[in-house]
Amino acid sequence: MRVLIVEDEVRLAETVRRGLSDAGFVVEVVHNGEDAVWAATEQSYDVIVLDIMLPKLSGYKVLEELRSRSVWTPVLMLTAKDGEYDQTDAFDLGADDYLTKPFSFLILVARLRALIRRGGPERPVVLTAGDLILDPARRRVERGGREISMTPREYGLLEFLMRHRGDTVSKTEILENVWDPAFEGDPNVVEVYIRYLRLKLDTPFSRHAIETVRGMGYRLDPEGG
Amino acid sequence: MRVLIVEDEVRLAETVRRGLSDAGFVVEVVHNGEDAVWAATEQSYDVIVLDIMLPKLSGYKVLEELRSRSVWTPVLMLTAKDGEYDQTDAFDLGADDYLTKPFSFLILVARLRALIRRGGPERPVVLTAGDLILDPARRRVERGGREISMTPREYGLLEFLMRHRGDTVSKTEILENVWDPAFEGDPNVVEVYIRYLRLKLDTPFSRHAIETVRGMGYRLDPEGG
DNA sequence: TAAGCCGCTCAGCGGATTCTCAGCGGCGGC
DNA sequence: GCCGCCGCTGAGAATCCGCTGAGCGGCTTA
Repeated sequence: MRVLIVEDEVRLAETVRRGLSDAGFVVEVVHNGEDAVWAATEQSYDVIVLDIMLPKLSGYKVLEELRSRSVWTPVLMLTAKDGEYDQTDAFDLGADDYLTKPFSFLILVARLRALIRRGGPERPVVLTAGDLILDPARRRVERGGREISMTPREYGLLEFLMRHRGDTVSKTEILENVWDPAFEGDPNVVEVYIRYLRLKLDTPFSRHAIETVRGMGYRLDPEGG
Repeated sequence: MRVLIVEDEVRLAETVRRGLSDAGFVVEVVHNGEDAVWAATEQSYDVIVLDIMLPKLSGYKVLEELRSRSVWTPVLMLTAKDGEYDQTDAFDLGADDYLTKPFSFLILVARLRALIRRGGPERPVVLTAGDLILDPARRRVERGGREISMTPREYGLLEFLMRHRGDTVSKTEILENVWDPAFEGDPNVVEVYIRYLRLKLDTPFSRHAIETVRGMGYRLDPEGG
């Protein structure tokens, strides 16, 4: 159980460090935001205790930076009751739990255990091709920051293409995987749906992500066109 | 001061019930794990006394289930000295305190009082989506500062959506998690209950928190609509 | 016992989605 | 440059899907 403590008050940090050690955690302490980002990125922790008031980089910035770097370790934030940021903020910022100072040490341990038990927010599996982003969990597609709505069939086709981005896939393969293995109808459907995708994904952005490979099938440009 | 006793030995349960009643607690007794989960989820208690050896569902499973359902009522666990689980485990499993059988009744009362005293801050995590707030511990929902009353089913559905806010969840997933894993009926119930939620949460506030993802399911806007 | 709430079912409506079809047009081979 | 294949396109028909209002039965409360 590895814990990273980010706390600038040296005495508090030391108290917590000793307590958590006794509770069986392996503890690392850093005293400012920059070190926190560095440590959390380079090392792997089960949970991070993050003070919100920090020199150099506020806890809130640290969290933002970590998430943007795809570090999904659960974070418990320490907030001051009367501080600039309150509890609501802590959650909005993506903290997984928070405690208001002063806090009971037993509670800290309990919360940390709870966080570790339930694990971090799952690492999002997102498919990308240039600025084209598909998030299977949310079933959302966006390009250039703009969300694009998809019908189920369109979405299925796009997901398939993105999972094979860079490869040329034949209409038959597409029909078998996106439609039905036993699909009987006209392969022209695929052409029709490719067109729908192009109208939504390429035309409005003057791009050309979906290429036609004559006689072969289609190919999604990994760079997004 | 409401206490839930989970204890399968009827005589012991009855003794404890009477004793705690005399000490001024309002006491409810169940005799197996399944009833315990149900009671603790449906009702609100200040503390739960949980025997670890139980028919149907062990105390350890009960605790796990409760925490996973966001019931954060403090739990005092009763362990047998020579049992399969010992004291160390009790804490690791998330119990807030434990007593080894046989125990002194006075000590039980003292510990319960202590647990209830520090009970408040133990409760973590309120789920939010914009100005929509759901407090699992109290089974309360409010929007824009106004409390919104919910039937159990409505509440269950909303909690599920909020735990997955941002994600698209299918009607099947919903049925399995909010209704019953073995639910057989018409998925249309979900549509109906989505409607109820919208009538309570969205319509009166001219918002649009619950989105329909055609062909897929529903999505709760993390921003609240 | 009556009234009310709750969970659930049902059937009809209307919009969204899927798929077919037929004509067009461009690319590539000769 | 011409021909034929292949893919593109626009329109329209059929189907699917979610929404809604009504209603029923069971359980609780007065």
